[in-house]
Amino acid sequence: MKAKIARILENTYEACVKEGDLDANPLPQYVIEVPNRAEHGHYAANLAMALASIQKRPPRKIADALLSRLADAEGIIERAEVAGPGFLNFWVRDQVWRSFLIHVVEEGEKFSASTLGKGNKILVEFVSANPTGPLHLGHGRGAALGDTLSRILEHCGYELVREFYINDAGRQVRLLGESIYSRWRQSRDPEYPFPDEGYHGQYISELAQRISNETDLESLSEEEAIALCADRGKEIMLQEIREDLKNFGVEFDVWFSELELHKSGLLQETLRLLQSRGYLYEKDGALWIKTTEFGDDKDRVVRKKDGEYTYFASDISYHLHKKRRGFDKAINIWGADHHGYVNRVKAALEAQGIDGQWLHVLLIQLVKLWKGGQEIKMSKRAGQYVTLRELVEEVGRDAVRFLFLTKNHDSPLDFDIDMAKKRDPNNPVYYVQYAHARICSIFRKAQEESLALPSQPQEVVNRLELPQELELIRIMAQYPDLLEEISKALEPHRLTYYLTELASAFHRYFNLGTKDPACRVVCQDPKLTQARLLLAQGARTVLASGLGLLGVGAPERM
RNA sequence: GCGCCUGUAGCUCAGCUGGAUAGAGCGCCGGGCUUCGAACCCGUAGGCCGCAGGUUCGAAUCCUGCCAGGCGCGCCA
Repeated sequence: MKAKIARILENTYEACVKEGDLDANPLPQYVIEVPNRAEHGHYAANLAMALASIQKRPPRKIADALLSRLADAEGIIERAEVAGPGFLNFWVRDQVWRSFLIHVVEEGEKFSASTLGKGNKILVEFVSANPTGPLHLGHGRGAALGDTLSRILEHCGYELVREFYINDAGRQVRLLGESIYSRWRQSRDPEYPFPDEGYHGQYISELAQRISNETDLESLSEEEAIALCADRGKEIMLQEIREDLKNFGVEFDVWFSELELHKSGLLQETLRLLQSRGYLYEKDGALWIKTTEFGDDKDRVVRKKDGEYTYFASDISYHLHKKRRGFDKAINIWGADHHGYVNRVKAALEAQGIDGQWLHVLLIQLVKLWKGGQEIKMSKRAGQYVTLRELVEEVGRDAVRFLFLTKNHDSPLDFDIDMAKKRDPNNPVYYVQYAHARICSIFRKAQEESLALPSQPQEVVNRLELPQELELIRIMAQYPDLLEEISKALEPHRLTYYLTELASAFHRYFNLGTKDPACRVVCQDPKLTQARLLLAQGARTVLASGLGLLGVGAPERM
């Protein structure tokens, strides 16, 4: 709907220029918004204010000029006015809203599909947890964010790939093997040392148990046994990670192995490329990359004195590979503790002639867990933390996914388990789901009375006249615009707020019927009932679509 | 010390990317079910948008400097 208003404004501007009311200049950046206050119209535009400095005239004068030549070819505007410092406020005709509702019902969930991303390929890399331990809450937040963002981008027409980068090459996998092996040895020799930086946690002992059941570790040398523990441990953990994510509603298109990067020779090739561009040099026996030439604080080591490549070297190569795969944009979702990394990866990309803007890194801040009014402290080193699996088992997938998206990713998130488990208004996920279930209940009631959606909606839709009914349609009309804005700003949390608002408008409308039976959806008048069923169906469509994009269920009963 | 993030109602957070009288949920206080689901609705109270400057028609939003909190500053991954 915003696009329609924009077209009117553009045509109006051209008309004003043509008639000599305004000087010929390119259209400036301006905003069309849904005002907070109803008396400011259905839509408001700040075009006249944006033009003021260019045209060197007061904004209200410009607004008056625009208004006098309003180019509303389709005839959708009921009323327009100049207000405040120079806003153009628009009221759209009721008939237009009613037609929009029919459009929603006829198209179903695809009514909000967009061509914004047509022909654009995006890679979203998220979670990317080391296969050395179970997923924790931070991974869960990243999973919810990455998956919902992916779903929204796909909905807006982008060609999208979800990718999980597996850090299976470095020392940490070796350490996993040593930790498992040590626990196995300790089961018969309690004095056997545990590695200094080893992985703690119950799961290590469980892995030791499982692997020693599969294989006769006694028959292997220590070195062979550790290698086997590392290999199997990694495999099993990866399998668990996949399962956890699947249960969380998240599936990846590509599982990209760091080890493959080494094996395929891609890593060496990347370094040769950098070498030929003159960005590598030797110092103190190590190989360095000149990231300082691209804004990094200091140069970074890519190959250590001992000949091993750094994690950073893999990452440079990995991101170059992403670029080569033809993506127009890469989005990475990282924990905030990796923020120091952003500049150096971008610097390395620029060293290879790639614009750093190509890579978008979303940093997610910490998740704190609260229970019984107390923070549950987590320590990865001590192996004490709540896993994603435990949280999902305790509070349910829907609540976890929804609540992880009620805050901007760069703001820390306090997750209150007691609140999340409540099936009451403290919990916004049930508030939204309840609206959906309520609508389903209305349709069950209608069916009992042999009433259904009209076959000729045009003939009854004019019966929607209550302000609350038209308001509900207007909120539905914001949905496609919102999804496009989310796609541009990469801010999926806005969807949860929108759905809460939509649910609220529906509950408000529904409650009219508790005071006045004439306001019920299923009422005495069959035509009016049909019209209201259209409205309910539209609201249900948007709620189901939005919940679907969040990866949250849209229940018919609760 | 340097870098990134955060600071908005008692609490947890939004604030459409610079717009009009700053919003929501919870909590407090008060009201609403005899037929579509009360897991709901309606109302009251509650604000130096961390502080101080600056930019302009206009700032919670942009810039500078402080203050407070979180995270990060390895030839670890």
